[in-house]
Amino acid sequence: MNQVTLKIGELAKLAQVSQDTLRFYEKHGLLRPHLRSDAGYRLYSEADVQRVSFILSAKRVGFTLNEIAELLALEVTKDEKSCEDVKRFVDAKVVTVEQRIRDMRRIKKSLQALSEACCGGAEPATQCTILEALNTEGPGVLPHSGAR
Amino acid sequence: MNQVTLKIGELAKLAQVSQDTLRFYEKHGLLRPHLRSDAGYRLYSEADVQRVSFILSAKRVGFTLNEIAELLALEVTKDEKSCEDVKRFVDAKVVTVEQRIRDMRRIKKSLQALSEACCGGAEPATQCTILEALNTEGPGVLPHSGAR
DNA sequence: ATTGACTTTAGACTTAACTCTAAGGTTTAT
DNA sequence: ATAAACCTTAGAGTTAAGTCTAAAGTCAAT
Repeated sequence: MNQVTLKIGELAKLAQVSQDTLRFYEKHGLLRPHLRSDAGYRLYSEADVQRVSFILSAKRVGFTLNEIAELLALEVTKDEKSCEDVKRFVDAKVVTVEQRIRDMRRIKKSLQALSEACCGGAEPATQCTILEALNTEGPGVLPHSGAR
Repeated sequence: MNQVTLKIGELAKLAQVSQDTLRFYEKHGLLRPHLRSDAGYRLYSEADVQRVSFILSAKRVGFTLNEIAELLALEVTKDEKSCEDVKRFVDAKVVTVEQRIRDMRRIKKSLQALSEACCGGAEPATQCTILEALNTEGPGVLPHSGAR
């Protein structure tokens, strides 16, 4: 179990973000290297790599850095109360994520419909925009509940 | 088949966005009401409602307005060439969407793990942050391929 | 012992996506 | 016929999330 330590340039390369971005995340409390070298260089551990990975996944799917910071800050202590609080917060986020997965599926379907229905056959293609492709699938979804 | 027409305030309310946002989308070519009243009021149709709905779904899952504009601008004409182009572009987007769905699932899993594993049992909760919950699940995912 | 490739900070700048303000025209209800 | 509640434009301001610059310290190789 050797402790991996990466300097900022190495982590940046690994995660495919800029060094500035990593420092920016640090400034905003999302990522803190636990070690500094004698010269003051940031030294990142394996856990830090995980953390960056999580931040980037969450970002890709539309969470803001503030939301991500909240998620990362969550900790269940032995305290009953904190457990309840966390559960409530997290369960709400799960609902959000489920909504977004539905959004994704909807978009994926319409992309596929556009690609297949419009290009596939040589039929008189009347349905040739993404919205027309979409229309033939389920109805549009405007905020009925649980939107942000 | 009566043509629904909504004024900007009505559409804004329905879609739960501001009127400014709708005008902003128009200025950036994402949404154009096909009709104006004599006084110059924007009049939106059912198709416009669909369009807003699509824009908002796509935004929620992390597409930028530019990307969304590109998607909405896609049209397959009878031209073979346009078909090929569209297919290539769209298929790439489908890959992106699939990646994001995986991101979502990963995040959902870690949220659930946090909620259940940490709060559920009265065991000596050692795993009580989202990252620790995540660690017990699959490995982290850093950009190996197809990241943006 | 100095060159080149790293790292540090602070702070200015940029871009996307709104959001607000001002100054005015229109429609509806009384 | 006038007030309240809509709508119009142009343009300024805001927020999030970087991105860049400058001035300087550090490390590895020749």
